[in-house]
Amino acid sequence: MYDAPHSDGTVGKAMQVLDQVASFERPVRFSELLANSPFPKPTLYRFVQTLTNQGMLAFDAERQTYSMGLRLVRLAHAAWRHSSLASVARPFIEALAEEIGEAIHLAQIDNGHVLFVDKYKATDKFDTLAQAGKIAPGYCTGVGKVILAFMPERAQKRALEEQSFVAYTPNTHRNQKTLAAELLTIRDARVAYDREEHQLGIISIACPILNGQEQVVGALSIATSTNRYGIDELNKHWPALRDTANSIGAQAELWQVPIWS
Amino acid sequence: MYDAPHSDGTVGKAMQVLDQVASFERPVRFSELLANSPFPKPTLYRFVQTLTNQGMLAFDAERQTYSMGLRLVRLAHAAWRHSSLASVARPFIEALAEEIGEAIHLAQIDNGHVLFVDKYKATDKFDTLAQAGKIAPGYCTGVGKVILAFMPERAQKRALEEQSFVAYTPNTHRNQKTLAAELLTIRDARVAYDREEHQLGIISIACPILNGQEQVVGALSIATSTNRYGIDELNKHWPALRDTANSIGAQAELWQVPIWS
DNA sequence: GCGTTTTGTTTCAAATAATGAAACTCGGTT
DNA sequence: AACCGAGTTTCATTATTTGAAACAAAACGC
Repeated sequence: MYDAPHSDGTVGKAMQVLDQVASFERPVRFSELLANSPFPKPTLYRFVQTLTNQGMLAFDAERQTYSMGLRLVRLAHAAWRHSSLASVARPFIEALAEEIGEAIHLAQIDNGHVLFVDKYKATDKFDTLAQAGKIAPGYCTGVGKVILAFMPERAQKRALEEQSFVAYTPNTHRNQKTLAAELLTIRDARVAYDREEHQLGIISIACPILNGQEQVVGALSIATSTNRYGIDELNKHWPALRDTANSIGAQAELWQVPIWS
Repeated sequence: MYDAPHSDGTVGKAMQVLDQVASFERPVRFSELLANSPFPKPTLYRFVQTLTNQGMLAFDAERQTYSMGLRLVRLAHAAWRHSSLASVARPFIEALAEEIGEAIHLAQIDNGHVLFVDKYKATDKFDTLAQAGKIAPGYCTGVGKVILAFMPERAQKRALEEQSFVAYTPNTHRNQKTLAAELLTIRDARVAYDREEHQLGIISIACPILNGQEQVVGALSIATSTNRYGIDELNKHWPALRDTANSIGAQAELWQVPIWS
């Protein structure tokens, strides 16, 4: 679930604890953490103490619970501005969304996960931290599949092994084989579709964002509900989506966007 | 600058490095970090390596620079949702902003810094990560001063010592003495004003957000430009601002209840 | 109330991981 | 070909982390 057994010394272990707290998605007691922790009690205890001192976790003394600390918000602000495509992509996304009137998602890859870094809905406008930072599976989303399709072979292989293949809907890929086959098609067509694979009623079309060396730096998608559109109608927006993705890629080149990992 | 309260072992040092990278506000080379680092070369080198492995930093191999990693965005998502006032406050802020038509800021305190956790502008609507996570000085902003004024004495004293008293404008407080005097007034009046103390042309009115035990949990402000309004006009919105702040405080009290396990 | 269990905290010797002076590699420069 | 600076590795020393066990403090049962 919260992976990172990449034994990186004490710091790595502490980060693992951070992930664990995040994975609960709610304030959590020490004993709950302990129950699913690889660490013995005093060790976990000290990690949690240290992280709380550091503002990476927050402790609610009244309820005796830990949650994620505000220092992360401060640090993420910098991450979002300087390592994410979002700041570069915003004007392009805005223009596209106004033209099309559907929700636009911008995603990047973070250690095998698809990380949504921005979202624009013509009605809500940008709705960032509520959406940005969300993670989604790679194997059953438009942005996820298109990023996987364009990943360098070695990274793709590793990422494929990490996919869980939970069957969210009848359309969800259930194993590496069928997914890998689709990825080839996607790479060829330079476009991916999510046909209600993650959530029934939701479909999307996604294009890769590539830099000058044909490396994926992210993906852009238009999502809609099957009530309003089918894949065919969505497909009409493909040229606009592709052009926007290309513009973002070109712009990212000039800026300093770190590549994949 | 990036302060180290009291060495929290290896993890604390690593977090210090994270802060240092963030403080550059741009991709940074190893040697630049080394130049302002308390750590010897190999030690810093390993920290940076570990943090990069962990996705807390991102390394751009081409430019040989480090920036903040995307893992932080993922983690901050959880922080924002579960430890910040923002999720509770959103509906209230939205209503207030629509009524008033000026920018509303929501701030919390993070280890002596004023941390903006949300911002709503009637024209842009929510504009989160671009603004959330920003830090501002406490001594020269409306939200900052009102939070300082309501802090418990001990914490206030420590926070006051940490203020830098940079003179951003002619109106900026230049030392603890004048600031401390104003804080008393603010505490009494339950409202603070920023009279172009941080930026010329920008003024604001701020109210504390208090919980049931009269502890500050944050602050809410209306900001505007001197082109449009003076302090007097801003003051007309005071009742609405105060009521909204109180509602948020009351709601924050009830919240944090783990939602049916 | 009074034992009992659960949960959170501290101790301390042993095990481990972090440390940093020095040495090395690799580009680029003179 | 010697030099320089940035980045990387080595390795003996040192300091930190580790976790079994013991302890404290609530929460529970009766």
